[in-house]
Amino acid sequence: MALDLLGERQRTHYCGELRESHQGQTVFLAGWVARRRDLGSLVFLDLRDHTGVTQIVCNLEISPEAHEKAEQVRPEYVVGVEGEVVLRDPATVNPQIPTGKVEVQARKLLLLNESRTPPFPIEDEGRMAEETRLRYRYLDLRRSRMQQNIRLRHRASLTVREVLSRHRFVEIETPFLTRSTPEGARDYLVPSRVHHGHFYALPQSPQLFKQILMIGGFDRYFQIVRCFRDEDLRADRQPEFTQIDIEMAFPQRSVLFAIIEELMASLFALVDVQVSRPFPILSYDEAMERYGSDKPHTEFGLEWKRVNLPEGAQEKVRVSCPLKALRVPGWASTNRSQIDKLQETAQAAGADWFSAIKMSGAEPQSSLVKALGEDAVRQLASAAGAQPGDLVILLGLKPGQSAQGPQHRLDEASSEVRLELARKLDLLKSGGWHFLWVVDFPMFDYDDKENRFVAMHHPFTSPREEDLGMLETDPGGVKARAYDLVLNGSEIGGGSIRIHRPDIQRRVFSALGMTPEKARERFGFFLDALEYGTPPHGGIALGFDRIVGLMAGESNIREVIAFPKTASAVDVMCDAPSTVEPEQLEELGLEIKESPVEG
RNA sequence: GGGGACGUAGUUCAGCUGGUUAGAACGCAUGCCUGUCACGCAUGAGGUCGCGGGUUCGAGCCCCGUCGUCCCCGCCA
Repeated sequence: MALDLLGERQRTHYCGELRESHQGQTVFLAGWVARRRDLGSLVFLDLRDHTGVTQIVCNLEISPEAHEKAEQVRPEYVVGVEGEVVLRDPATVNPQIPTGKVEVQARKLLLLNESRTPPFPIEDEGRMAEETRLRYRYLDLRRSRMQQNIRLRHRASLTVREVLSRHRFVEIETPFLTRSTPEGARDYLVPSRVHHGHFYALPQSPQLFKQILMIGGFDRYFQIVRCFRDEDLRADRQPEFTQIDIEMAFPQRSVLFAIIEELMASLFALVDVQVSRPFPILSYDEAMERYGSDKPHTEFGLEWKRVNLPEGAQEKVRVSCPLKALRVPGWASTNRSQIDKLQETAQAAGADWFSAIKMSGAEPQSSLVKALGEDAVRQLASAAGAQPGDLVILLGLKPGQSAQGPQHRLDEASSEVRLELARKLDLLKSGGWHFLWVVDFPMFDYDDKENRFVAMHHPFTSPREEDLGMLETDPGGVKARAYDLVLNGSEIGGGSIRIHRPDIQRRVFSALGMTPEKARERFGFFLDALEYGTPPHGGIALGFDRIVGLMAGESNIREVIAFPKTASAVDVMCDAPSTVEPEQLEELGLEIKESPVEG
């Protein structure tokens, strides 16, 4: 097929722009053919770009050349059209598209490029196998959903730069080829050609660099930066993802929170969401107690309370006190199978003991009545705040399970039960935007497998000043000056006030079971830097993909990433990862260990 | 590493209790058509039922294994 050259022609309008006011103008449009409707000596083309669609008429009587070419055109061919904007006959107006009152009468049709038949329709927004979409991502990107999402992402990054620059933050790039830090996530490694046996690591986050920038006198830093973690994927996790990384010197938590809240308000204004400020602040302990989660969805009530079995009842029921109790308003009429499902959920998530009380009518209904008597059960229910017509759910642990681990299991179960109830009661759809700060995280988590404390956030997080004395005596009780930002039950950011004093940094390393030698080996450069006048500093990292995903109403961050990877970390479009030439391995001093052949 | 769902035409999917030649819609090709806009009409092409093995007279369907995709747990300082 003979193709035409674009030559000197320039697009005068986008395909979604023409209106009645353009009547009579000669225009030049360019784009992709979305559809062709061939009526013989009259051919209609729907010409598409990211702004919309304009109908092109190719009439044999008006331009035989244009009509001839229109006959050859197929979907996704790239064409340019020169012609006149004409009003459509009122009977043929298409009210479904913004350009529906006009059409372009083609004088010249330029065939700029052909296209193979696409494997899936571009116009149809129907569901499509993920793998097919990713394999032909260039076609998927043409679809309006991806056009909107990726362009929203662009506007979001502009907003980030605008808001933070206004607050005198400076965008500074940090290295991608850096040093492996064994704590935390698995690193992606890059072998060095110059130094055989040595590896760079791609950063899990620019944590140490941004702290060093504080030491270096850039008192307010930010970066929209790619981070890499070689861990298993999820709907909200990609092996490479983007953070809005922020750090400031001489920080007051309240100042940082206000800036981040302003940033969030500006971002969500892009999708016409008004964010109410300031965001509520909840301590970690309270979040776990009331919601069983450190990232609670606070849109709906359903809060847990601690209740104790009445005196004398403890011997009759094999459960440790206090219990966790949840009042479900007006749900006394629910059926057995619903309660059984909740019990299943609770026990799968780690609760040892489950019971329910129906407050229907005068007498409470519960399997506990037999063991405890009506009065005791009524007492329990009223401790949980139950009113007539309510259901009360009780969760507990086996007797003697008061340690941190089992309590954590109980919290986990209470969170799962709560979320399942919210789904059953259809409480998740109100469309609200509930931001929340969760603060005062524990400094350390006990790792049962490694038999030592590990940093809950990271080892550069400052303990609360009032807890410093407990670093050596009761590490489990030390709270960190760390905070997470939560939106509708999903964690969209986290940060902390950092340690700026070398003596405290040494004590934290030691609490983590790291010898001074080991600390020096891993973080020597950073410990050195800390010795040279480090200002108090702190910051936060926000999950940019997650935020844009929420703004776009997407439940999977792949929908806001142009070229994402599958759940097994494969790029199916370019087929990465791949094997490499033996010469490349040779140059790097690497040898591949063959995987053992299965007998 | 573990659990669940899925894998049939280019795409989305149907395919009963294992039984003749595996179907539909959309898309695609060819022809006709001057007011269509999900154009219409006519004709036609298009299948390694993911892959390998097994059971059976006979497997898209049953069994075992394997690969891939999605979701979840573990993991993600």
